[in-house]
Amino acid sequence: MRIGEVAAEAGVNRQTLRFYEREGLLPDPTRRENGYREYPQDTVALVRFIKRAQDLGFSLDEAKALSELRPSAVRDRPRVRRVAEAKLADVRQRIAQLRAIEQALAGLVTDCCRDATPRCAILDALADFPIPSTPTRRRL
Amino acid sequence: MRIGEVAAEAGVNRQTLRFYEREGLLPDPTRRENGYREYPQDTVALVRFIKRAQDLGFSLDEAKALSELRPSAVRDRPRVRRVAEAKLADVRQRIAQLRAIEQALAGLVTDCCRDATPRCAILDALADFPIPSTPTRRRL
DNA sequence: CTTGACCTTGCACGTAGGTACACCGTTCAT
DNA sequence: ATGAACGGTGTACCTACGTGCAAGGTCAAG
Repeated sequence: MRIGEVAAEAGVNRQTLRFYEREGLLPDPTRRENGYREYPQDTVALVRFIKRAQDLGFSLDEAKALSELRPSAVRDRPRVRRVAEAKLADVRQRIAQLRAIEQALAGLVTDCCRDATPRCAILDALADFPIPSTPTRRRL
Repeated sequence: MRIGEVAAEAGVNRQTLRFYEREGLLPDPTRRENGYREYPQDTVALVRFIKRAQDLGFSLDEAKALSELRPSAVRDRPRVRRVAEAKLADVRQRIAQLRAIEQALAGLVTDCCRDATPRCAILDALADFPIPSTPTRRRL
């Protein structure tokens, strides 16, 4: 596939694909004789994956780390296991936090017409913030 | 509380608080006679909330919309309901997507030491991307 | 054989979300 | 009464993630 087709099917623009290539998120594609990039079909799925991961709050670097867990990209199985475990813990924590928000929002939707809501369900949903001695924050 | 205390307790720097103030995420605090900002205690919780929301992939604008669902901020109950419903759908979709990733990662962790993984569990986890006729993407 | 839709590279620019710096005033402990 | 630690404003700068634009090459249709 040429770059325009991949871009159209993945819903991004062509510049973005070249940008991802420079950043190492996409493998350097083979070139036709005229210099045009020639992409394998599964590039579309990879690009969509990256976009999804971003929507879920992963940075491009994290999306890259995730995408490198693909079997085709695997070289070092212990490393894959470590990365996967770390990401798994991360993902589970996100799910838990989103669930807290979900509960709060669901509560708001069902009883937003009744008064007497003394505390803030939305703030409460995320109130269990562990105060970091060294403030570590993702995506600094 | 003065700005430094709030910043320390919320784990952000002072500039960030002033930035949030300019952006309308934090209400303009009252001032002491010397011009120093005087924050109410719950500012800390609000700032932590914003940071959490960001970690979960919400933009500052979205975090603001969420934080405005606080009872203390409520003026227009039908609007709150609409916003809460929209966010709720959004949050549920995110949870579903994260669960797909969770499954894929959990699978990787348990059988990463066995070979014969013909397909990519990670890519498969997000393969059900609905191809948008008009490519709409959050946080464009 | 030209026109338009593709493709190439390189570089400049834009937005979100901060972060640092300069320069100044205030407060407080020694 | 002086220096550190804090506060104020304004402006410039930074990173992540693209987006646009110029200047040019390729190719298929008319």
